[in-house]
Amino acid sequence: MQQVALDLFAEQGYEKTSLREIAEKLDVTKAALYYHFRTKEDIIASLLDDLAGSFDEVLAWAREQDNHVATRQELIRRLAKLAEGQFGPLMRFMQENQPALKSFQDRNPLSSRMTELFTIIAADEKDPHAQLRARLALVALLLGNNPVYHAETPGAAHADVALEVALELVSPRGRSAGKAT
Amino acid sequence: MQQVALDLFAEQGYEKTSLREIAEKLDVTKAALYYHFRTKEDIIASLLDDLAGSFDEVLAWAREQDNHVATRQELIRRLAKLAEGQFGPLMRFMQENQPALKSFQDRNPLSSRMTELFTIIAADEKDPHAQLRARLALVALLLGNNPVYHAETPGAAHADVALEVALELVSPRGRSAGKAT
Amino acid sequence: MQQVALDLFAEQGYEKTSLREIAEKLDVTKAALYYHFRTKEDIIASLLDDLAGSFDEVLAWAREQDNHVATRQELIRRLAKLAEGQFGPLMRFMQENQPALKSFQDRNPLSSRMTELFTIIAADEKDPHAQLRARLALVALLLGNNPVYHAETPGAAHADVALEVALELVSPRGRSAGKAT
Amino acid sequence: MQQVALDLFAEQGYEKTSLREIAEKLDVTKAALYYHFRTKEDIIASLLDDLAGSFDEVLAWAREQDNHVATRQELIRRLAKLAEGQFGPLMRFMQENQPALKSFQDRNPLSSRMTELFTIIAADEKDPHAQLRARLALVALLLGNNPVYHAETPGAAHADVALEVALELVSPRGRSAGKAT
DNA sequence: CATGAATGAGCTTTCATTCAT
DNA sequence: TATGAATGAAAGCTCATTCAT
Repeated sequence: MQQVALDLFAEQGYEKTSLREIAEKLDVTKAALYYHFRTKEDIIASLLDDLAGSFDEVLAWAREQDNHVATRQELIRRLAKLAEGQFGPLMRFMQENQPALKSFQDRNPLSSRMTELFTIIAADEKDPHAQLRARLALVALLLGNNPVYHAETPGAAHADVALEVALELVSPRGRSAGKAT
Repeated sequence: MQQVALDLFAEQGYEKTSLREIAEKLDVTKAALYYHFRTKEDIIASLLDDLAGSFDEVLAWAREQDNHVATRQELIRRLAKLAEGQFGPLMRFMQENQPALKSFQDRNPLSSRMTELFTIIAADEKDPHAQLRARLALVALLLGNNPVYHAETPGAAHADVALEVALELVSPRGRSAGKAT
Repeated sequence: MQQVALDLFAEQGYEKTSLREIAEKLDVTKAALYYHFRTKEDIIASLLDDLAGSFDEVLAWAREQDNHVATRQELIRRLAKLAEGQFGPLMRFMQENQPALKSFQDRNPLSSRMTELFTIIAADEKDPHAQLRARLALVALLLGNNPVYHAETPGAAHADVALEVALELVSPRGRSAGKAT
Repeated sequence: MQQVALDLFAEQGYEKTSLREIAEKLDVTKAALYYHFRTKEDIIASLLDDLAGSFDEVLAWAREQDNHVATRQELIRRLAKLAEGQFGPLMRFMQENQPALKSFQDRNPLSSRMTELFTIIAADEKDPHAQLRARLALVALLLGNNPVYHAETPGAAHADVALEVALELVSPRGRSAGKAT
């Protein structure tokens, strides 16, 4: 169910996807959905919870390390794995449906984790440049793995490109960013 | 009308903003809106048309130049002006409400212009790294000028930060990006 | 104006034709229509008034005659002229948009005239057969002159066919109906 | 539901009858109607489908017979049964709301059946007189059974009158049409 | 004579949600 | 577990009509 719902949310957007559509694609009735999820928002919530779990793993690892360049680079690599894998669509959905998530506000389990993530990637610096670059690194992973742009440059190793650009953004300028993968 | 509508669209999202709300805020009836705009989508369309006009100016200038680093940097500076100014909210709206714009598809006057813009910024290179960086440069301008993040680091010169990071992204690596403004 | 309105009413129906459409086809504004007609119903009313005038002429003539078969046949011939001519569309409109006319009720200047007409055609008989035939004679004129059915049998002298069938309906059975025209 | 809707459609016309009215008369909400019918047009469509079924029975019988006078007369008798019975209101509705049905166009299951019916009644003749008479025979059944005209001549056996006039129209001229029923 | 701008009422339709079975 | 039937609320939109200019 979550998968089907996410597919539709990602394709058409949260607001434009009705429970009727989801139910029809699943060949069940709307009421059946309500047996599993208390509200429409709950469907997203459950998806976000899964992602939050993966973020927690990454964060737990990161907290154990000293915050070196290498640590941050490895952090980016782990996030890249998520963005390339099953969580890509969900993460892209989050980027493209921000108003829908705004109504979650504090119940969104991702907010705090994202904040912590960016702090680590920004090397705990208060420098707003670093903070902006941290955010952009994540956007790079999302845009770079977005199948929509694949048609334009077919055959390219999109995931690698995305990762390399993201690594640049978190690495000291004027130096090599290290090899991807 | 366009301004009020944009304010609400930007604040709550396109789908969550009803014509009733817009009308109420304007102290007119829904029917009055329909006198000026044939559909809800038309309201956005008229906003996008304005933005398309500004893009055209920038593009017209860019086409006249040889595509040097300096040209691209100046291009970014001009885009930054747009993102800092009256078009910031609209550009952010576009980024955050992509599903709503998807239904526009080919009628969206921005699509082709954005494509051309990215091509120029990517220095006509086929290299996907450059293309991704071009897109990220624009995102940098949008994120950096987003008032939502200003609360976190008050007092900073956000617009300058955004511009500097954007310039880095379009400048040859390993060198300074030049001073902003 | 009346002509354009009638064209649209006849083509799309009264309810499905908006004043906006009429105004657009006339290249004026809706408000301009309201200068000439107090309401939408008034437009029909003015059309019906014209038709009522023609009916009055026919009725005035009929009242002067003795009610013989020949009189009634001539009456039908005069009605046929109306149905073939400029009033055809209006009469067909009346037949096909009865609910729209129902709201006129007593203000419809045609009601009383039609009743009198049918009474004369039915030869003042109380016999319900004759009354039904009288009504059918008029329907024959309308159906027979309806361009919609012309495509099916092109080239036929539709008006003559309609008239002949109508004449049969008002003539004594078992006898010839007399030559048309 | 269909019955209540038809009652209102027949009384006030299709366009002037809102779903709110139908729902109120049924003591349910508008949304309940939409659970059973996908659109307002669908309500009529379902009614027409029922009538089409009855037409099919009549047509199936007619196709098995040789096309004699007696066949056509029996055909008219069977149609009379429909017009006197539950389908009378619907058939009258069709006659009086033709613009509403025009938007159905090809989805109207009655169009083709009516055409075949008229062809049979017209004895397969190309003679436009016969074709017009065939149509008028049906109109006779509708007008003759229309309760609106009953007030004028109370007590009469309207159904019989209608049938007799209809039979005349499909029988060779100059002869008796045979006794009704 | 005619328009631009607006309105109030109403429409068809859709949606998330509920609940007895 | 799931469904069929229904609901309340609201949405986008259209219409006939008005009126100051």
